[in-house]
Amino acid sequence: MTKTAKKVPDDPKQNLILAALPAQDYERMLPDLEFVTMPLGWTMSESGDHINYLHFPTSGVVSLIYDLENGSKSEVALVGNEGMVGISIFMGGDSMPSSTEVQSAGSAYRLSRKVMKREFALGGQLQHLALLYTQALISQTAQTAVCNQHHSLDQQLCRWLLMTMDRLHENEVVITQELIANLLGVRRESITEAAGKLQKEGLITYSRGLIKVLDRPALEKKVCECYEVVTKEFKRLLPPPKSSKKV
Amino acid sequence: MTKTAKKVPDDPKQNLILAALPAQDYERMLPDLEFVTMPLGWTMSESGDHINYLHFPTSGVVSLIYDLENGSKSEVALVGNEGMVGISIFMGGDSMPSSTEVQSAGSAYRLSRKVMKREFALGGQLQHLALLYTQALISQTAQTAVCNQHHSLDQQLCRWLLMTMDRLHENEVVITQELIANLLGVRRESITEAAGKLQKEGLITYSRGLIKVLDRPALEKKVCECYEVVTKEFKRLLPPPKSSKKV
DNA sequence: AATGCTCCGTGCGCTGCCCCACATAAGCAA
DNA sequence: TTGCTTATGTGGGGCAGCGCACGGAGCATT
Repeated sequence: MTKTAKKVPDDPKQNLILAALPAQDYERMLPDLEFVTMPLGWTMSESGDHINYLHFPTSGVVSLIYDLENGSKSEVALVGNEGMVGISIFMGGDSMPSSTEVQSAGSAYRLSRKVMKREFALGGQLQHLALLYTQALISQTAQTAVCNQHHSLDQQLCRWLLMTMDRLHENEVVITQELIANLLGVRRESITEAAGKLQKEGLITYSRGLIKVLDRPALEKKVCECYEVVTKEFKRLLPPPKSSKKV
Repeated sequence: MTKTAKKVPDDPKQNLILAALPAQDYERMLPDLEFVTMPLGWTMSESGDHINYLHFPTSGVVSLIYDLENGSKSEVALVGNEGMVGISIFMGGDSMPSSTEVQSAGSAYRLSRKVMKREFALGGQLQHLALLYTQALISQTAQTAVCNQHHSLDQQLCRWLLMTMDRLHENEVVITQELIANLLGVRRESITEAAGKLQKEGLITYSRGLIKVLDRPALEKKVCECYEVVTKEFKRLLPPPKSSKKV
């Protein structure tokens, strides 16, 4: 399902939640879906912000981040075209203590709070998919919590790379070691060291903010179980569409 | 102080979610609410188990735990009478990768999956409260993830004690250092050391599996921000009933 | 009062990541 | 070319928590 990069507005159905909707629901929502681009580095929302839109990414990667008073922070989940950003809209809280940052540029379709609440209240497939996705997101967050505590930075980096590549549908990502360090909640030098090992082993190359994965199977061997647990849970809850997937 | 298992059922409204329901909804659900005791150490569900009941605790504390292949594990959230156990029932996944253990004995009312789905589908206040609680649970999990990574074990222990006391509504808890170590994902000796400090400072005493909090305000000074962030988020999303609670 | 079990205390070397300080390198602009 | 900026490499000292080993203290049963 690797698509070439595009500058024209994406098909809404590149978002897997939208793609999984029954035709009737989809058609009804279509006029309310507004296309937006998500530039690199955009802070979509900060801790406590009142959210006005639910975003369905069609491309790119968004990070859910928790900030601490001492300035350190950690990414607790990644969202790509498999999910949505702004779940507090239908969960009812309207805001969350997390912030949301575009970590890899892309685009999305957004739905206003009003419309989303209306659609959610219908109790149809959208509600069902939204809740399933939310459950998967909880699993991702919890697994991240355990991984942060028990697995080496080397393995965490592998996990992050694989999860990011899965959502970008590419084998490279534009990001500096400094930024990865922020997301994983460690020092930049630690990432330098961990990434250096991977490069030495020939699994990746990187230079000035561009990381390429050369040997994905080897990465999958090196990564901790957390990657597979989360991946499987997403597939269980939100099975990918029939369109011949070669995962 | 071990509570003996009750033969006389608690008032269902000791659970704050049930207490917050409109009279009409509550009355309708009442015949379907089944009282159960939750003995210390009961594994209510293990990773991947198909869940058949949603539990509304009226007392006691339940831990949501993620296990790793290497045998280590971490608690990602605590549930007391403010919440519920088994959210995957209404979220739609029917199971989760986490296990659920009774960490402090108590009791609960349970609702079968069938009934809960029926009630949830009505789209009323129960649905609303369930989703708000779930959002709060997400915040608790995510904050735990960050805390695990960035705060000292001393502070994490304070957080755990305070969160547990809040849910027990007491100032003591029956648990060995060994078990706390498991929940926080560290060695038993590390807990011995951290708890020893707190005891030396006169904040707690402990002996053979009974921990008493002597100076709660001092604990609240020592704890990291994570405690307050989560507490505030719970109060924002699910404000406690009128009976004045201390900040 | 002796045994046995659970729970807690302590010491020691080890490692992964931290903090701090600089040293190179790759791109860009003039 | 020079110079500026951003990105990456390296090295030294420090510390929290790990793994291991064992010592000792409370409590129940006999």
